[in-house]
Amino acid sequence: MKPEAIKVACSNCNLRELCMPMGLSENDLERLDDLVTTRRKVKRGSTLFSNGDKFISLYAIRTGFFKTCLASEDGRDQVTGFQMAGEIIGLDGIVNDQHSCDAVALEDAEVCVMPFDRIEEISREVTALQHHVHKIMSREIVREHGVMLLLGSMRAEERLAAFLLNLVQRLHSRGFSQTELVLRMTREEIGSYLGLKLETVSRTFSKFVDDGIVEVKQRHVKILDTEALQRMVN
Amino acid sequence: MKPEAIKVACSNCNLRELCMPMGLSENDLERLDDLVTTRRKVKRGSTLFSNGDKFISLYAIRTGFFKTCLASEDGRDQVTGFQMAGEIIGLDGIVNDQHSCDAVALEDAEVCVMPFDRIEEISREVTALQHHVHKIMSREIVREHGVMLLLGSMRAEERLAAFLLNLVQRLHSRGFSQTELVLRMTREEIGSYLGLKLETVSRTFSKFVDDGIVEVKQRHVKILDTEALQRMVN
DNA sequence: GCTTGAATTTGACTTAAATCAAATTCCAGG
DNA sequence: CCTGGAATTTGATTTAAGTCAAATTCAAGC
Repeated sequence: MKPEAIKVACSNCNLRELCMPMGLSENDLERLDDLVTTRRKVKRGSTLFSNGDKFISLYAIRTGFFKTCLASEDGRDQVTGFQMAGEIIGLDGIVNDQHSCDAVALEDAEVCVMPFDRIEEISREVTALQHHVHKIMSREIVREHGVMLLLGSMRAEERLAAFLLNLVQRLHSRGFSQTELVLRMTREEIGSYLGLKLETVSRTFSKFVDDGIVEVKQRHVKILDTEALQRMVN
Repeated sequence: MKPEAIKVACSNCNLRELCMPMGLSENDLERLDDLVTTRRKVKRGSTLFSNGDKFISLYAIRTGFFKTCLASEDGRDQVTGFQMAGEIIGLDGIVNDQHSCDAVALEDAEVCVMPFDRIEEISREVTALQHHVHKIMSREIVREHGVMLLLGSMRAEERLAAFLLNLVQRLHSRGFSQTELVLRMTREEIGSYLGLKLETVSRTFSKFVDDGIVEVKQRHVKILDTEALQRMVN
């Protein structure tokens, strides 16, 4: 079978245990297969959607890595999240029928385009999908609660520790190492997410290295002492 | 008609323009009337739900004022939001079938209890409700983005200005003054929400008073110069 | 393989907010 | 009406992170 003959379908996607089809029965899965109308490739550095764009679809990340960020008028910039394969992006657009942040690919990426009216339509018939969509949105709300705790009450070291642990945990559940990771974002982007300046992020990395907690070579990070990071966070 | 004879129904609730029934047709509204099974009174200082509680229902606030807060194990505490009449509370519980924060009444309150399985059931039939639920969740996500921007990149004065503007704006859309408000929460709770210590909140209030931007008598705040606050935020 | 601009690190210094402390004001309940 | 504990304000001092600056490393494109 030629590669392009493979049907764009959730039912034979290797991310189905993480992504939209999670928890759906074989039967329901078939109903889902006409949810994804198209795939879209996004080059590193370009945006999947921007603040103000009309909201039409949610996107499931197949490959690649994104950041979402809010740009306030006075040039302030806040990274609101980093998203990887299997995660759903675009939920911010539902309220006002337009996106309220930018989604930028930090490496070449491919997403599944899921028109939202189609999601709502299928949700009405497939209870499991309906519930799953609710869970995805609730999960995002809870994630953001965690970020608020981090930004509101943690010190620089605690923030970076929490950030690293969160990243490896998510990577690990995608089959990657529990201790090694490659950062897809700059120190400045990490800083923006964590409410720190890039110099502070850099210094904090250096401190972790001095303390023997991590090894850092550029964007390659090896965690030597996971427990030390966990103690810091909690 | 005796007061207790008034049917507990969205269709004759004076909050219907803000709350769950928003945007529903007369016809759909009837379907909504068996959504609210009961009302529940919550005394000032007591909790509507706590971290770890089984998630069963969303709650629509009829009267009163709530805070939601996250308590991390080491005693750190983060207020994640303040909620008033017409707002929906409990969305955090959907992902894991249990609540992940505490909802505490800051004044005597009454809420409409809406079993979530019932919401999902009616959503499948009433498209407008389905869409509205999605909007409510998306709105919460977008609100939290704003809080992240605030916590991540604003200075104390900007945070307090944004906080005050947000409160009066929400109060105004409920028919209250655009310039006067009564704070339902302590300086410490404001501080927790804004990522500041209570002394900083107090000092910042004092500075606003010195600058002639607001009048503050205890928890009574009168905004004298809304534009000054807006300039600060943006 | 060079080159050049971007990203990162590190140092010196400043600053906004935290911390510690004390005084004052305010209610809620007797 | 009085009283005691909580909430708030204000002052003095400390500190974590920001700012500014310079050196170094890296990686993408020629």
